[in-house]
Amino acid sequence: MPNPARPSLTPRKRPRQARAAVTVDAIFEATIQLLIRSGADSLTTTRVAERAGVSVGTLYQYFPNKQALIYALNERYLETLAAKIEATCTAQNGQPASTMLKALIDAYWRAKTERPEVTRALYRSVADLDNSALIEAFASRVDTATTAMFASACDADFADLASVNLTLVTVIFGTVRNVFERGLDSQDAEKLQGQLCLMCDAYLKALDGSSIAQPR
Amino acid sequence: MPNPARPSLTPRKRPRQARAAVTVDAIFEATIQLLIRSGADSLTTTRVAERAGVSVGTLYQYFPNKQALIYALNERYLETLAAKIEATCTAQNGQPASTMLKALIDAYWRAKTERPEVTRALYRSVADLDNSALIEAFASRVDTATTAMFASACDADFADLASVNLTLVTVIFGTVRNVFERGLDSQDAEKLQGQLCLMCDAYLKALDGSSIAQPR
Amino acid sequence: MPNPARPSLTPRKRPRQARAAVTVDAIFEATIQLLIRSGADSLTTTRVAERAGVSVGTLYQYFPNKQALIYALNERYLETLAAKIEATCTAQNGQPASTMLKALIDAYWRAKTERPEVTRALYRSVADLDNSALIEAFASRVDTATTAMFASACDADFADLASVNLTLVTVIFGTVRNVFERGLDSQDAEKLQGQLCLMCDAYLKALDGSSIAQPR
Amino acid sequence: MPNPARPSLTPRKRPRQARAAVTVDAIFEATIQLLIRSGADSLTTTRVAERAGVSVGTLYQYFPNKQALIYALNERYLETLAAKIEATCTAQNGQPASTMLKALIDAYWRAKTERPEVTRALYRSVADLDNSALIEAFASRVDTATTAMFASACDADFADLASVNLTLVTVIFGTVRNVFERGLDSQDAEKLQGQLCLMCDAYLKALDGSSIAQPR
DNA sequence: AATGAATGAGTATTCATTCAT
DNA sequence: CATGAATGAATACTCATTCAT
Repeated sequence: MPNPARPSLTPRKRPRQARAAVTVDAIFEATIQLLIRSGADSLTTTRVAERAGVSVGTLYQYFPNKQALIYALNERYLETLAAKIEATCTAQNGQPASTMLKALIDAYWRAKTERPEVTRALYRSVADLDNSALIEAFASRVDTATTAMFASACDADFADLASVNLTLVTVIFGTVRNVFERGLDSQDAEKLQGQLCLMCDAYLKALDGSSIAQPR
Repeated sequence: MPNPARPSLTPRKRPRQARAAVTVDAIFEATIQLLIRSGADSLTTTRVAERAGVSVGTLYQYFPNKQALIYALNERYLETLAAKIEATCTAQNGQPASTMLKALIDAYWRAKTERPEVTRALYRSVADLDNSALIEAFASRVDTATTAMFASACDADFADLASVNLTLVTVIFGTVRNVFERGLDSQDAEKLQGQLCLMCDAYLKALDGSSIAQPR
Repeated sequence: MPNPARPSLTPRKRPRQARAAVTVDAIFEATIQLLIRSGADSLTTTRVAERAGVSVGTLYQYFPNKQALIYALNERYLETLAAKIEATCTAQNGQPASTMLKALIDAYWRAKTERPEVTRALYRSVADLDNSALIEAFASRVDTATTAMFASACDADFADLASVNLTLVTVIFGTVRNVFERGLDSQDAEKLQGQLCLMCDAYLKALDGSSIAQPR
Repeated sequence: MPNPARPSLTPRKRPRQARAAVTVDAIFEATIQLLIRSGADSLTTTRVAERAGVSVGTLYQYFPNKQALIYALNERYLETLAAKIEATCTAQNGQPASTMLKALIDAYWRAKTERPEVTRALYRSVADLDNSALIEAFASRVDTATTAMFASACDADFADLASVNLTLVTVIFGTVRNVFERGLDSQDAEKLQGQLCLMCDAYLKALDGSSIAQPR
C-alpha cells in the first residue's frame, strides 16, 4: 500500500496510439542511456526528454514525476526478466534437478550479462527509490516459477521445498549481483558461474543424504 | 590515478585534536542518521551540519565536498568490516575448513545484521558514488585474509585456492546482500544462513572428490 | 488554525543582524514596487530578488515560499494600519462622538490614500491568498480600539455598542474600498468623505432618538 | 481604446446554435465551480475544459485565451447584476425615498448573498484582471438607474442628486463588499443590513434639513 | 577555527496554446 | 467542428559551496 502522502508513481496515461507507444519507448531508452553514461544523480527530466527527441511536456504527459519514470523503467525491466525466468522454468519441467539448476543459473546470468551496463545502471538507479513493491512482485513471480520447476524434478523430492528454493534463488541472484559490484572480469565471472553450478549441485546432493530431502 | 577533473574525495584535513575527532564523528553519525531516515536524495550538507550540531562551514573544514563525506563514511565502514573479517580469519588459523567457513559466514552475517538500517542505508548511498576504489581495496584485503585462512586449513589442500576463495567470498557476500535487498525477515534469514553453511560445506566436499582439490 | 497540509506561511528566520533587517526591508519594498507595476500575477520571486538587489537564495532564507512573502507583506501593512487607528482612537478619548467619527474616518481615509498605488496593489495581491487570519486579527484589533473609543464618548451612551461599532467600521472601511474599486478621482473622493461623515453622524443622531441609544 | 499589445479579451465567436450555447454555459459553470473550489491560482484551461466535458480545443474555439474567459464570466455576472438593479429601480418609480433605499439595499444585498461562494470567487478572480472597463460600464448603468429612481422620489428633491447618488451607491456597495471580506456570519450580516438602511435614511433626512436638499 | 548569511546555477514541474488528425 | 497530444517558455525552489566576520 503506497503512502498517499508521497507523489504517485503510477503512469499518467497509457499510450493508446501507436506513435504514443513509440514516444514512451524512446523515453525509456533515453533514460537508460543517460543512466549508463552519467548515473542517476545527473539524470534530469529535461535531458531525458531532449535525448528522447520529445519535449519535457510530453514526458510529463506520461509520467507524473521523475520518480515515476525510473519506477516504470525498473518495472519494465523486472517484468522482462521475470518472463525469461518463467520461460526457462517451464521448459525444464520434468528434468533432473541438476539440469534445472544449470539452466536457471545460466538464464539468469545471461539475462544480466547481456547488456551489463544496463544491469549496472539499473542496479544503481534503484537505490533511493522505494521500489520494494516491485522487488516483492518480482520475487513472488520468480518463487512461484522456480518452486513449480523444482517440484517437477524427475530425480528429487524435497522435504522443505520452500526453504530449498529460497536458498537457491537468494544465493544465485546475490552472487550475480556481487559479481557486478566487484566488477569481476568476464574470465573470473565465467569461472565463477561454473563453480556456482557445482556448489548448488553439491548442496542438493547434500540435502539428499540429510533429513531434509529423501531419495526417491 | 584519480581523474583530476572530478573533485577530490580525500578529506581536507585530518582531525588532530581530540575535540576535532569528536566533531568528525558527530558529522559521520549525523550523516548515517539522515541516510537512514530520509535517504541519500534528501541528504544535504546543511542538514548534516545542523544535525551534527556544527555549522556548515565547519563541515567543509573537514570535507572538501559532499561526495567526500559519503566516501569517507563508506571508507570508515568498510575498514571496520575488513578488520572484523581479518580478525576472524586470523583466529581460525589451522582449523578444519568447515569450521572456518562457519566462522566466516557468521562473522560477516553478524557484522551486516548488527545495525541493519545502517547496512541498508550504506548499500544505498554507495550507489551513485564512484567507490570502486573503495570496494577494490576492501575486496583485496578480504581476499588476502581469507586466502591465508583457507590455506592453513588442517584438513584440505586446494588445487586452485584462488578460485575457491573467490567463489566462496562472492557467494557469501552476495547472498547477504540479496537478503537485504529482498527484505527477508529474520526467521527466513536465519534459516538461510544455515543453508548457506551447508551449501558451502557441500561445495568444499565436492571439490575434494574432483580434480580441483586433493585429499591430503 | 492553519491547515497543516498547505505550506507554511510563517517566515523562515527573523533578521537578527542589522544588515539582515535591511535585506528584508529591501525585499518588501521590491515586492510592493513590482506589485504596483505589474500586478500579483507577474510577481516572481526571481524578479523580487533581482529588484531588491539580493539573490533568490537570500529571499528564500527569509521566506519559505512566495505566498509567505506576500502574507508577511500584508501582515506588516495591516499592522501599521492598525497602529494608526489605535493611536487615533486613543487620542479621541472623551471627545464627542461626532468628533471621534470625523477623526476615525479621516485617519483611515488618509492612511489608505497616502500611497494609493500601494493600497490598490495590496487590495489585489490579497485576493488568492488565504489571509482570513490576518484580516481577523486586524479586525479584532480595530474593533477593540474603536469600541473603547466610542464607549468613552462624552455625549452618548450606546445601548448596543457592539452593533453600532460593527456598523460604523464596516461602512467606513467598505466605502473606502469601493472608492478604490471604482477608481473615483480625488475630487469625488473628497466630496464623498464629507458625505460619509455626514451620514455616520446622522446615523448616530438617529440612534439617539430610537430605543437603541439613549440620550444621557 | 484597448492596448493592442495585450491579447484580446473579446470572445472568439458567438455561439449560434443551441448546443453551442450549452457548451459555453457549461464552460462558464465549470469555471465558477473551479474558482470556488480551488481559487484563481489553480484555474487552468485544461481543467475547465475537463470539468465542462469538452476538450481544450473546444474551449479555445470560444475564448481566445484564459483571460478572455474570466473576463467574459465577469461580464456576464455584472450584466445580470445590473439588470436586477435596473429592474428594482424601475419598480420603485415614484415611491418615497426611504422605500427606494430599502428596496435598493435589499436587492443588492440579496443578489450578492444568493450564492455567496460565487460572489466571493468572483470578487477574487477579478483581482489581477484589468477589468476597469467592466466596472466602469457597470457603474455607469447603475448610476443611470439609481439616479433616475431617486429623481422620481415622491417626497424629496435633491439639490445635488449626483453627489447623493454617488454617496449612497458607494456606501452600499462598499459595505456589502466589506461584509464578505470580513466574513461576517449571516446573523451579523442581517443586523448590519438593517443598520445600513437606518443610516442611509438618516443621511437623507439630514440632507433634508441642510442646504443640499430642500423639502418640497 | 568557527560561523552562517549570501550566492546563483540548476532542476522539476506546470500550463496556456497550437495544430495535425 | 471537435479532439487531445505535443510543445517549451516560464517559475518556484533547492542546495553545494564560499567567505566576510
